[in-house]
Amino acid sequence: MPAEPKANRGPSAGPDNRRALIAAAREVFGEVGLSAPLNSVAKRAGVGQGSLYRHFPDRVSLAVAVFDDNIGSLEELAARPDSTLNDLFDAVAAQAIASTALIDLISSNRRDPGAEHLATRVTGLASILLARGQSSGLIGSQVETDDVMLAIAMLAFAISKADPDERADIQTRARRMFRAAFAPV
Amino acid sequence: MPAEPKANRGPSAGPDNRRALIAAAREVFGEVGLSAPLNSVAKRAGVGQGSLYRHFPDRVSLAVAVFDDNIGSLEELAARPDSTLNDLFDAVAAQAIASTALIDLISSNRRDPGAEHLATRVTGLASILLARGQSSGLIGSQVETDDVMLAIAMLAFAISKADPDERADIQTRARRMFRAAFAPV
DNA sequence: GAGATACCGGACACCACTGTCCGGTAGTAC
DNA sequence: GTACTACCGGACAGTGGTGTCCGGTATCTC
Repeated sequence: MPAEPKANRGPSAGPDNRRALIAAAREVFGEVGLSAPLNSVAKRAGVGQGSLYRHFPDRVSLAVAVFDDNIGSLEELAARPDSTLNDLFDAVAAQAIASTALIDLISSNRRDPGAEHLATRVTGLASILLARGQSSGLIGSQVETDDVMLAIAMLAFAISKADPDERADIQTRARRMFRAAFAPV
Repeated sequence: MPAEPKANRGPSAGPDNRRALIAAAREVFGEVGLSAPLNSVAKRAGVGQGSLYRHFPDRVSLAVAVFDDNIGSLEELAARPDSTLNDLFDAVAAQAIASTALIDLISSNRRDPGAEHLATRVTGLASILLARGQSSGLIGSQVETDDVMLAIAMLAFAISKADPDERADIQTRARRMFRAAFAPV
């Protein structure tokens, strides 16, 4: 029995399919990495390849949709008035541990408008939290936003490339190093 | 004219071919990255695919051969009695700028014995130079070899993923940050 | 000079992924 | 109930890269 003709929900399954694809992509990218076959995303979503490419013409646009709300949760964090730069580092580290794919997306598609936009949003957060830290005297005035972004990028790379069981240790060491580097003079 | 039958140097061209392959691979990996088609390496070396796979059964063994003497030059550096940890950072940065491939090799083949060996050699250097810096009072006693290795890895990642015209700036910032982080308390 | 040997080069078969295309089906209008 | 529309799913052809296999050639031996 060669797989009896699947139910076809006809028109107006659009939004459902889109959501299913994003959810499936989040799982698959998390497990396999950003270069996972898009095939397997469609399969996991229970959706045809056609629908996948109809909603997301290429891998990057799918990935951007997936990670849009990752960045969103960072923005929520920064919106809380008592959050600090250290919190941002920890949140980024947590996301890098959960899925390497966001880092890969941003680092290898710096030319893509969608991915670029995600990175820009993070920069905004960094600059807000940096200003907050400096005005409260926790962060040295010599520190610039680019320093913070470099630190975030370095941390994310290191974690995403490491063996899973080394990640906690890396996070600890990196936290210590950046604290020293960003301390007031 | 379908490319007249190439000259065939017969037996005993072995070492020549091997050297040509390594040189070609260094160029190609430098230009295209570690994932360059092995095909193109053979072509650049003016050698058949057969010979390539005869000398190097897989991509990693070729890359290890290429980068073996990159590490060698780091070892020479460390052997000079007046060299410091900062020199090592700069040398690593220079290599990352010259070719992203060494970083990719070490970071995505941590299981491969050949690649692992390269990484181990670097760790040895870091620990020597760290001890030297600490005994001369330039480096804080709280710093461990793993911290240095993390710093090296982070620097290398950041540089290898960045746009070429951002690399100098990254190097500068990273140097400043690590200097602060490793300073004596 | 002839035969044997060892090694070379590149054609080719294989594989995995991408992205398109079209027959089919649920929903909608009348 | 019927005809129409919009969208779905998956088959399939195209593409790019890997690694093997074998006919061919230079060197060596006698």
